Amino acid sequence: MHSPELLKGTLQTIILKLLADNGKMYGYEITQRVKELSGGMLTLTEGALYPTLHKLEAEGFLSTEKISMGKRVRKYYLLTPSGNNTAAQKIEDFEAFIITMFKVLQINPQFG
Amino acid sequence: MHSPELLKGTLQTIILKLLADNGKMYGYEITQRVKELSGGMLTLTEGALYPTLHKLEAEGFLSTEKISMGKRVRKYYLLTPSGNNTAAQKIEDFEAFIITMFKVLQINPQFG
DNA sequence: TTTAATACATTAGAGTCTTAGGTAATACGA
DNA sequence: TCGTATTACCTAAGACTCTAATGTATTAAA
Repeated sequence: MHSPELLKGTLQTIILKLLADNGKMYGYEITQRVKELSGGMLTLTEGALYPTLHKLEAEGFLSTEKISMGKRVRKYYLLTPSGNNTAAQKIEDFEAFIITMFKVLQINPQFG
Repeated sequence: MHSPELLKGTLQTIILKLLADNGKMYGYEITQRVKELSGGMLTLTEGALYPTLHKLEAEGFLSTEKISMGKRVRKYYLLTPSGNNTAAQKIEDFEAFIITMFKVLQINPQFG
């Protein structure tokens, strides 16, 4: 992003929503999907991604499955029931945040 | 806010836009205006506000005027020409950020 | 007269990121 | 086959931005 500081606080929301939509994904796959969906505007760094995945797992929002691909091991992440609720909540929070920001900045949403 | 971490990186944008709209404002006034515009959803803390104002001034985006109100001194902030450009740029960045986030989260904007 | 509101400010510490680095398997072109 | 890019995981140091707490002082209101 041009303004990487705006991204702060949105990483958990992005991860949880992608997993809610896709069932299960592994770390590298998440970085590629984000790049693709954003049209190259947004690139997740691994130094941010992996600690966040581990934190979400430690908090009980994600569980993992290790799948061997030949000699390489992929680590898939999937939402727990608690993670599912949190995903929905984070999206609501994000939408509320945007509405509030539009009010404060007094700009009216124009998309399309 | 419910999700204060979402606010990170937006404070400069908020300050610059308010000054662009209102000509000049002092710190406390900015906190009150934000509270009012957001319907109480967003409260700027002084520990964030004042260092940010000082930083924007040091970067040449803001200039100041001290006005005596009896024994008390108010410090008004106003945009420099450079600050004016930056304000416009920050708003553009914010809008681009939102559009990107909608793409990544695959939610379609519904307002009203 | 004492509490709330106005008005400025700083500091310690928390949280989230970037940058940089490390390891290793697999795919592909020259 | 040899080097490079890509795939795939990971950690650590440091930067940056915020919150919470604290400090000072004036003015308004109960």
